[in-house]
Amino acid sequence: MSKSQKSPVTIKTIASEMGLSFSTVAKALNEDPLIKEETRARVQEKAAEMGYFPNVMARSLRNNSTKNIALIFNDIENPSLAHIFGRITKEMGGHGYSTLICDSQYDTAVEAHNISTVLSRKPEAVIISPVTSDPARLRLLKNMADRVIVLGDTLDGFQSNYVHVDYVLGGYISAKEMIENGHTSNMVITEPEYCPTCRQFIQGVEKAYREYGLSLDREMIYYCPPSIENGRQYVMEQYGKGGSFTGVITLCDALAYGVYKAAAMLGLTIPSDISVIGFDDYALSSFAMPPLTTVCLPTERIAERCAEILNTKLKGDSESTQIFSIEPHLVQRKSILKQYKE
Amino acid sequence: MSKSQKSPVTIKTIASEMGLSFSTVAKALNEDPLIKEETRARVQEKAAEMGYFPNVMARSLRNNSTKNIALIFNDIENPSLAHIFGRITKEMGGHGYSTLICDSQYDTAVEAHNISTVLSRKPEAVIISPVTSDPARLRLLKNMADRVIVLGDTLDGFQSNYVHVDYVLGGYISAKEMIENGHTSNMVITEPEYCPTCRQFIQGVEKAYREYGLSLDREMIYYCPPSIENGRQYVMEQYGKGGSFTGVITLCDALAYGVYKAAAMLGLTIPSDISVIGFDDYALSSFAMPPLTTVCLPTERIAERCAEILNTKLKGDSESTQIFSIEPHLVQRKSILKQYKE
DNA sequence: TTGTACGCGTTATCAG
DNA sequence: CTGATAACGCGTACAA
Repeated sequence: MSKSQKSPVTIKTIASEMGLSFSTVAKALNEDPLIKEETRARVQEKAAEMGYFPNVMARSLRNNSTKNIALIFNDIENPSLAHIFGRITKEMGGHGYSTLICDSQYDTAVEAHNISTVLSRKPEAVIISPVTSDPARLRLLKNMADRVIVLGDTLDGFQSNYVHVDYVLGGYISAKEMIENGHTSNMVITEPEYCPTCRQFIQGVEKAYREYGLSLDREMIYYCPPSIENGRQYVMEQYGKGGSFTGVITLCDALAYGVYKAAAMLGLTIPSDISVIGFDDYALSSFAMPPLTTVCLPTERIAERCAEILNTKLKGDSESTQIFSIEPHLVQRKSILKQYKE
Repeated sequence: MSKSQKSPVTIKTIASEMGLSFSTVAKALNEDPLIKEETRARVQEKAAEMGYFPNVMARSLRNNSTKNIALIFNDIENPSLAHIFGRITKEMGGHGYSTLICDSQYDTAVEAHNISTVLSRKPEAVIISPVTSDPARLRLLKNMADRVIVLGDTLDGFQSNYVHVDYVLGGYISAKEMIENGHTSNMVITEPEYCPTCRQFIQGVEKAYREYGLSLDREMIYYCPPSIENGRQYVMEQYGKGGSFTGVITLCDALAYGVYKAAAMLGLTIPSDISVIGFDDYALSSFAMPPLTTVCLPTERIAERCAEILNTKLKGDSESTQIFSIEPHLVQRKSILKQYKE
């Protein structure tokens, strides 16, 4: 759709401007010791003056190394993911890598599109937090599976590097905390149903319920892309229907804040009227009113593991794949009311 | 440092595999009507099967259009910036553009490095929130200034597109709110001094002080990259020195939360012991304890303006530059104590 | 309908 | 020390 590039300054431009052959210029710019000191200096000066920058596309084409790493995240505005990719860009930027970012917006079609876009860019590694649970949808990544890092759940049938987060445990912890505080009738608000992490989470919740001889009412589970607005909406909807619940279990702090918002609009108080538990533990969640009880996703460790895998991969060392597992943990604060047994 | 690319499937690979010439394959893949329907179908099928993806590098080289847009932000974990670039990636992703991200970490050296990296990628547009106030440091971008969007303050001597945010007004609003509530002795915590936005902000604060016949104590101004930790540290430091202040004016909600944290650690209460005003208005700031009074940076409008400029630019329409100005506004909540006049 | 030749900006190899 | 040339993968005139 566009041409632009007013002044594509290339080694050839410089060469003709200086009456040299372009290959001399190339060598001068690459500090080739064969080039006379004085020539080199002159060329470099001229290049700087003309605003020359090597064309990485051409270079990549030539030596088949793009220095690109791609991230495909399902919501880059999520502070936890933002923190992870922030860490990664900083780390990789230092090593001369550029970071390509895509946001799948919890939409499998967008995700598919992102995968294609990214693959056309021939990245040397891809980090993806997949929206889909279907490994077939990642088949396009199979050619480079050993340089892919999957965040979240492990996908059977897709052999790759994983930084696996135990969402079953996460769901279990959440539900258990609610139940132990006396909340046996809870709403659950999670990600879209097709997300791998969602399934795991629900599984964990059900496990906790079973242990206490309770059963999870399917009607009380809501699936949606995590956002404050979605959390607010579902709580108000359920409340409007006269649904009886004392607790809300969420798969994201953003959803938990939606509960806060709904409570404010309904004139209710947290936790005395509604208890809520989040997931992720945003940096700001300890400052909330009341401080949000949540399950902490250890983003620091996730980022470290990613960096670790990237470093071994990009050195070209191994063809094998690595799997790390990470456990979330409970952070007790003040958003759950302790109810006494009846 | 790496080669990789186990199976670089190219049109040639496909061609030889099928006993066709590579240009036939190329045309088939590009839906060229000259190619027999059946051949095209066969080729496309084979390509999909082999996991072929066009090499965008090569294509860019050929037709001089990279479909890249680059963002250079000083802190991508800042939720406000995250929101802006989220909006932009989504918008541009739909139009076939990829987004390259860099984080300058409030460091001018890193920023310079980022600019070089990005320019080597020949992006069709660059959006930058500059760390430096010195237009000379952006000279490398001059060759494509008409396709650069600068966020924040306008820089004299660098003609480009601007989405200018009136930080003078922001600083003025902040200080005025503090003063009008009876706080005449305040700490100020801002970005590093060399940041353009910082200077503007301080200027605004001073303007408000002057209007009320007060003068701003330079010793009470702290410069640092905005983070919760930095905010906490400076407040505790100042408090430890026995500094007398009742309010803290900050240039970022993150810094304000640092004040919250310091207060908690010192056993003080906000706002009765310390009043504080933020800047940015994170989505979560209304949920804080107490809800954070802050100056709202209208990220939605900023993102829209950026998109608007990008759209006209990338259509190749104009060579001219556009300037938009955006005004922040006060959001009164509960983190400032109303003091009665003595 | 299919194949050939050339150029995009680099780097690398080989001659001068 | 410097210059010429091939190749990377793709697109497109032009020839077959």
